[in-house]
Amino acid sequence: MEEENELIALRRQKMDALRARGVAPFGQSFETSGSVAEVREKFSEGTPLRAAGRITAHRDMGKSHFLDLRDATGRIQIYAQAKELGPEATEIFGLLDLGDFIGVEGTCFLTKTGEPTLKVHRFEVLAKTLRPLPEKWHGLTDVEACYRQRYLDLVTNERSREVFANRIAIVRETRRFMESRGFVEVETPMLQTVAGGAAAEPFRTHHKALGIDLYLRIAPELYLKRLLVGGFNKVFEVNRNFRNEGISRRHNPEFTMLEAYWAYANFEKIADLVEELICHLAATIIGSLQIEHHDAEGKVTRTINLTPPWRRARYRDLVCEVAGADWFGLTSEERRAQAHLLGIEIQPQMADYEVTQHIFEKLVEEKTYDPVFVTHCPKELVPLAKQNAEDDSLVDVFELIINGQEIAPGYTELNDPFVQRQRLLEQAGEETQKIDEDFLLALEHGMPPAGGVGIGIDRLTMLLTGAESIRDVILFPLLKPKQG
RNA sequence: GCACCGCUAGCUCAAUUGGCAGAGCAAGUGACUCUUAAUCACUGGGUUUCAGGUUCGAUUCCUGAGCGGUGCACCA
Repeated sequence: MEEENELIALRRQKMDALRARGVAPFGQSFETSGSVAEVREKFSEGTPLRAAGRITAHRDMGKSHFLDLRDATGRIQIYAQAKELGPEATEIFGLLDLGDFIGVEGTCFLTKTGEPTLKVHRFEVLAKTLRPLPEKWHGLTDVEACYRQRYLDLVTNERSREVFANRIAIVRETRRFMESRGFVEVETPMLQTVAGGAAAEPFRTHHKALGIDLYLRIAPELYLKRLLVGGFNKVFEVNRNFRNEGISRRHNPEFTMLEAYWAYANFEKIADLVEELICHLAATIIGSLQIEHHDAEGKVTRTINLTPPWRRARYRDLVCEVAGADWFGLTSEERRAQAHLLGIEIQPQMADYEVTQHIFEKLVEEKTYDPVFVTHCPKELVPLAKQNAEDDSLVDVFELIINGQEIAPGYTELNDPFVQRQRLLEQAGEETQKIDEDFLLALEHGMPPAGGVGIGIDRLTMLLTGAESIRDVILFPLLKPKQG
């Protein structure tokens, strides 16, 4: 990492020159009037204010200089004059570079173009930067560099700052909303002896003192349900799940999930809750229920309409809409032929319900942008939900689809310990060590009927911010380390 | 895991059929007291991701590797 080039060498020399003048290149605390955005809010001509940030532009007019000072909240122009600073400070000023952190004390004034500006009386060097910033106009565009060096992306790209500000707001507003509905936030184990609650491949680790293998959780579900057994009526958790599977535009090995359980409710009440939550987030954070996605040139590529009430449709009806009204009357062979006609590739070993599911994914899910709650799914697809009282081939669940993706599955939760054991056994097959006996024991002590839901916060953020890749909404997505 | 594509200065991008590797920003020097992608003049800056190969000559063609992107596969 000892790369040395002309640019870095020069900055080192400036750092040394600062030291030679008795200026610490990496300074101490600095009292400010607030963040850059707050300084702008407090701006009033003639008022003295103090601001700190990075220098991101320098317009040198000879005896006077205009600089942009920037932090994550915004930008403010500062104005420095040799006459005002005096000869000593002017010399130190000359040792500053783009990217350096400085703190300034100055008086508010408006330039003749009306730009709010701080006229600098005094400044302090807070941190010298040894490496140059990316180009000021295009910013950092190399996607790999944006992910590996997110700080540079954040410093130079307004769009990236906006996406992450929105993500932060989504998580904050989600917590507020859930609490306002009487849900309490809890923390359940990340390290689990049995990785339950989903059918994903877990990450494995080891506890030395106990001498046992542990798993990073793939879902918090079975612990949140234990809390229903313990008498909590409304619980939620917003935290990370870990799945040891492929990485793609829609998958990161660690991702954030809101999971919530509501005693005495069912999937329909949960659907209402989810609809209200997402509309609340869109209205308060994006400012509209019409979510526009744009391409690189800024043209609108898609508008998602979140105006409630959202469509609720049965799985069966949605499949018939795309595959023909008689789909479920067809024989196994006829269905495969029909799928082929529709341009869907079917592997010969697929079961009939998988053929239907494949049709559903390709022709319904991937083409559905406005929200749809898909209800009455076949039980094979969702083994942990309660069966429908009238038709036991169906389960009482919804799959919420927006933006061509599954955003949230919601269930009426299974609380019969016998049926639950049987389902878990079917799912585990030979691998009985995968059965969470402690959870089944809890169920035998009685879990109230309940509704539950999991919402992928990353995908929800993609939907609301128009990001095309999950890596664009995760500050530090997992990448292979660079070698050499 | 498979397929296709990409990798050139700190950053953003050029380089015709294989023929001296260029520009803008950033940097350095100089000019300029209201600029805001400031402007003007001059200057420096390269192991073309890496390792091989073909060739008089490779950023360019071939083989392999690394990392990334997209799609497929995987994924309740």
